[in-house]
Parts: sequence; C-alpha cells; structure tokens
Amino acid sequence: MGVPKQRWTSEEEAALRAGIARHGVGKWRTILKDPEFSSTLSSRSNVDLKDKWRNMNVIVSTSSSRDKGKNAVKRTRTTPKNNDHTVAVSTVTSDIDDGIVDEKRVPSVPSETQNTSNPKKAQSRLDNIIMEAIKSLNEPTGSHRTTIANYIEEQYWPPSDFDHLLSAKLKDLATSGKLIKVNRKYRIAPSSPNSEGRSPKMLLLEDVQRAPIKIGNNDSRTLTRSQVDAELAHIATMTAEEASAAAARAVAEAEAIMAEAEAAATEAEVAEADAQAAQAFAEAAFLTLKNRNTAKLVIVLVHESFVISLILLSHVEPDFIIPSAT
DNA sequence: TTAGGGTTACAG
DNA sequence: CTGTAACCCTAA
Repeated sequence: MGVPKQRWTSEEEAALRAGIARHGVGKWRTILKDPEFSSTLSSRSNVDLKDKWRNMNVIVSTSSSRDKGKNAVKRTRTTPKNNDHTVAVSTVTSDIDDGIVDEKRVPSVPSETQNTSNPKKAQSRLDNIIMEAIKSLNEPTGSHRTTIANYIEEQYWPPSDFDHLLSAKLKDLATSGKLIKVNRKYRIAPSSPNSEGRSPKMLLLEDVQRAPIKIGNNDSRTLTRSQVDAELAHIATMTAEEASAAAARAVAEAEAIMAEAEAAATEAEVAEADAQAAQAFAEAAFLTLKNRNTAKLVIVLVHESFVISLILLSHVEPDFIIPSAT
C-alpha cells in the first residue's frame, strides 16, 4: 500500500522518550493519551511505541563480528566470561511530583576511582553516560552542558558533585577529541575513536575486583513490605550525602557479589545454574543494600545476564521486584 | 493492553 | 545476502 514504512522522526523519538520519562516504561497507552505527546505520536499506536522502544534498546553487540569469520551469533548473546552486564532497568513509581522520572539507571559514578585496572576501556562510565546523553539528545548543533546535565539527571542519579564532574569530563572529552565543542555546545565527534565500542543505553558494571564476599544462601527471601518500609523510614533521616555514600558502597559490593555469582554460573555452565546464581545474587545484593540503608531497591533479573538496578530516592514508595528468569 | 516472537520492507 | 527497523500476531 502507499505507506511502505513510517520511519520514526526524531520528534517522535523525543516524544517517546519524554513520555517514558513521565509515565514509565510499559505505559504505552498512557503515553499515547498524554496530550503532551498525542499530537506528535498521533500516527503511532501503543504497540508502535513498544516496538520502537524495543528497537531503541537493542543491545548493540559491539559489532566487530562482520569481518572475515562468519559469526552467526545472535546479538543478544553475551559471552559468558568477562562479559558485560547489561543494566537496563525498569520500574517505578510515579507518585512523586511531576518531573521525577520513573526510570533511572544507576551509574556507579560516585566513585570515579576504578579505572586503575583497565587501561583498555579507559573510558569511565561517566564518559559513556555523557556520550549517550548527547547521542540521545540528538541535537544537530550539539547540546549545552546544562542540557546534558538535565538529561543525565533525568536518566540517572547523579552524585552531589555531579555538575562539577560533568564540566571536567566535558572539557576532557573535548580535549581528547571525542567531543567537539562549538559555541558552548558539545556534539559527538564524527569519527570518534571508539565509535564501535559504545552501546547506546547500556551501563556496565564491569570488571569488578573479586572480593571475598559470601553469598548468604539461605532463606533470605523477598522482604516484606513492612520491612522495606522500616528501612525507608530510616532512610528518610539520612542526608543526601549519607545516602549517596551508602549507595556507592552498596553498588561496589553488589558488583563484587555479581562477580561471584557470575563465576558460579560459569563453573556450572548450565542455564539453571545461571538462574540460581542470579537468584542468589539478587538476594545477596538486596541484603547488602538493605544493610546499607538504601531507600529503594529494584532488582530485575533477566535471563542472559544479571540485570540490577538500584534506585535511590529519599521519599518514594519502595518497590521490590524480582521477576523470574527464563 | 502489553510483552515477546515472528514477519516484512528497506538499506548497505 | 545480511542487518536493522517497522509492522504483525498472539498469549497472558
């Protein structure tokens, strides 16, 4: 028929992103009904939104596979060893004031002191986040620092000194040629040296130092609502800095635990072990965070890799979700 | 209505 | 031919 394929325009993509930021992932119908986006997305159905979002989140398996060998590997498959942990996320609560996004990813930014053991992927996570932000903003003339900061604040949970870090990083990236600065606006350099190694929206918890952490493998089942509430109450009294520091430590420990779980899974080399390890990891991670007085924790398990998302907000309803794998 | 698998159209 | 993005189908 006359409409071969309706390619998504950047306006539509922006509307979708904004809609998701406002209503959350999965609320396609809601987004569509929002007068704010209904106009630009008038020619799209809720299913279209879902599909588009899926496409935008496709895990880019860092190509490098189309050389001479024929890698018939699915792109969603990550190699068991030294692989990356895709952090995606989802969840949310919404009753907070407007402007608060439901979906946040947690960058382990607070401690920018971890690149001592990996000169290869020298890029820090913040760098990746910045690149992603600029890419997502997709402004033809580049984006202002404030715009970038705003985007990151919506997508992640920035540390208190984030603005300062951002400025430093932007300057650094511009100096190193990864970004081009024009009239106070930053844009991705055309031939970015690492144009291959970036996954659009994945944050990686990577190469964690193995730590002697023991996974409490018992009946530490899902915590009850009241337990979480109690923790929450405690959190409410914490200062942003305290919570921030606690979260940073929690993330570090969670990463270590993840390394453990991953090792276990590798040894067992069985899908089932995968699930078990993931389960153990989830429980351990949660306990760790619980002890750290984290306000809100959301753990999502996915079949192929362990996906963990930690959300720290001081005054929101706690969510605790552990969908089963497979 | 949504999530996920499958199919088709298009570009490189 | 292959990979990607839009679109379709259907179970839950």
